[in-house]
Amino acid sequence: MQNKDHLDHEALNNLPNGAKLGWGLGKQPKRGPKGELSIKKIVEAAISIADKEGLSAVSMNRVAGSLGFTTMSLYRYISSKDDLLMLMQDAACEISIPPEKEDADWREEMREYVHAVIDVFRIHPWYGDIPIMSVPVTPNNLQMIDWVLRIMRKFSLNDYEKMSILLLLSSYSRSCGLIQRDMDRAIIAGGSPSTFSGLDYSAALKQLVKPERFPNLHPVIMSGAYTDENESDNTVGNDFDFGMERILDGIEYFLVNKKPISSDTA
Amino acid sequence: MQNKDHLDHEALNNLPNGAKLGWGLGKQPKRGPKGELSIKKIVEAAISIADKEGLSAVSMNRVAGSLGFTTMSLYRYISSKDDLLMLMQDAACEISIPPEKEDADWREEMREYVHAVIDVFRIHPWYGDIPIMSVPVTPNNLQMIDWVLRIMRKFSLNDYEKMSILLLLSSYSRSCGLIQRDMDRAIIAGGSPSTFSGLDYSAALKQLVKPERFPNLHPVIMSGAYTDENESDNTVGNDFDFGMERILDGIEYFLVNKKPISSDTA
DNA sequence: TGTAAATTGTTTACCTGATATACAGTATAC
DNA sequence: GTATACTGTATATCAGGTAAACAATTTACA
Repeated sequence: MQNKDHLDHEALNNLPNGAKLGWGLGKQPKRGPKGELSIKKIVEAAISIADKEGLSAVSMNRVAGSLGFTTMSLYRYISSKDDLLMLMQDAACEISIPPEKEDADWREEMREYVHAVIDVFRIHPWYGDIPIMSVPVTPNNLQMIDWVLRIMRKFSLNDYEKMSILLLLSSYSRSCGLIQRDMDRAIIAGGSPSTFSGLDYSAALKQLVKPERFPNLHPVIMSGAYTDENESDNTVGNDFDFGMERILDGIEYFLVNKKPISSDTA
Repeated sequence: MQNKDHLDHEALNNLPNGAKLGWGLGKQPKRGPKGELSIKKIVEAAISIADKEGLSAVSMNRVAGSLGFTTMSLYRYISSKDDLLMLMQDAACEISIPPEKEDADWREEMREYVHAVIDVFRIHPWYGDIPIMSVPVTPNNLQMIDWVLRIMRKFSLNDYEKMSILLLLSSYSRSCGLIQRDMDRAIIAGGSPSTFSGLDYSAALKQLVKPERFPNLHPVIMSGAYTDENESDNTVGNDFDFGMERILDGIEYFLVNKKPISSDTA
C-alpha cells in the first residue's frame, strides 16, 4: 500500500502532513525497535472512541490510553492532532463502492452515491464535526470523487461542468448528512423516539416567531413543518429524496437542452 | 428589542442559552451597578478579532482584553463560550434583505439569496468554522429563512416541499461559501494571487492519483480542472452559477410538471 | 562481534484556555 | 440607611496539546 516509486518529494511536501500519511508516504524506519503501534491502530482507536462518545472525547491522552500507551507515544506516528483528524476523516470514507454496471441509470447511481455519503454521517456521527480544510486530497475521499465522475463518464460535459455537478451533489449530501445526524443524535439523547430535536424548540419558536416580523416563516412554524413535527417514522428520507429529485431533474434538463460541448471554461 | 410579553418560560427554557440571549431574553437587572459591558459589545469585539485573526484567536481572555476587561467579566453576560459562538453566528447573519417587489423573478431572487449567503462567508471567513448544532433557532438566521420563504410565497407547494427547497438552497450556499472562503484564504496566505490553494496540491496530486486506481479522476486532475488551475480571475463564481442554474432548472421543472397540490406530507 | 546510529516509548514540564469560586465595590429598593 | 442584587476582579483548578530530554532497543556496518 506504499507508493514510493519515482516521486517528486518537493511537490509532495506541499501536502498537509495528515494527507501524506494517508497516502502511506511516511518514511519507514530501518534501525531501531519495531514500533508496537501503527497509524492504523491509532486511527482505529480514535474512531472507536469517537463513534461511542463523540469527537470531543478524542484526546491524545484518551486514544493512547485506550491502546495501553502513553500520550506522547502517538507523536512517534503522527505529528499533530490535526493529522489524526484528517486520517479519521479519510478512514471514514473508506466505503465499498458498487461495481460499475453497463447500461446503468445515472439517476439511480447518483441516488446511491448520495445515500452512501449520508450513511457515512450516520455511522460516524462525528464525521461532520471535523472541519473541512481544503478541497479533498486524501485517497479515500478522492476515491469517492472518482465514483461520481464514473457515473458521469458518458455525459457530454467538460471537466468543469462535471466538477460543478460534483460540487452540487456532495454539498447536498453533506447538508443532508448533517441534519440526519442531528436527528439521530436527538433520538438517542431524548430516549423516546417521539422527542425530536426540532420538537424541543417547537414550542419556543411558536412564541418567538411573530407574524409581523416573520410573515412567511410564521405559518410554517405554526403548522409544524419547520420542526418536522409529524415525525415521519425513522428517517427524514422523504425530504431528502424530494430535493434529490429536483437536483436530478436540473441535471437532466441541462443534459438535454445544453448547447454542443465546449471544451472551455464552464 | 426585548420580547418579554406573555411568554411561556418553560417552553423558552428548552432553547440553547445562546439562542435565548440572541432573542433578547436575558433577565434585565434592577439593582446593582449598571454594566459597563454588554452582549452587543462582547459579540462585536469577538467578531472583530475573528475577522482579523480567525476563530482560533477568539479566546475569552482575548475578547475581554480587547475591551479592557478581565476574562471573567464576560461571564456576567454570557454563560459559556458556546453562547458567544452562537451569538457571533447569528450576528453575522444580520444582513440587509432586499425589499419585496411585485412581479419579481423568483429565479433572480433565489440567486440573490445564495449570493448573499456566500457573501457572509467571505466577509466573515470564520463563519463556516462554527459548528451547526441544530436547525436554526436564532432571530437573524430565521430572518433569512423567512426571506427564502417569501421568494416561494406564490409557489403552489405545501410547507414540506418548501422546506425541502430551502434545504437545497441553503446547503448549496453553504458549500459554495466554504469553498469560496478557502480560496480567499489561500490567496491571502499565498501572497501572490496566482498561487491558489488547489495549485499547491496540484503537483502532488498529479503524482499520487494514478490512472489505475482513479480511472475517472485522473484525467480531471491532469487537465487542471480539479484544482481549478485556470485561475478564473477573482472568483469561482462561474462554477457556482453553473450549479445554481441546475438547481433552479430542477425547481422550475417541478413547479411546472407537478401534480395538483397536496396538503399532506411530501 | 561489537559499537554507533536511528528509532521507540516514557517522563516531565510548559503553556494555553475555559471556567468555578470567593471577594470587594456599587447602585437600587424598601 | 441598609439589605440586596448586581458588577468587575483575583485566584485557582482542570483539561488538553505538545516540546525536550531520557532510557531502552534494534539494526547497519566496521
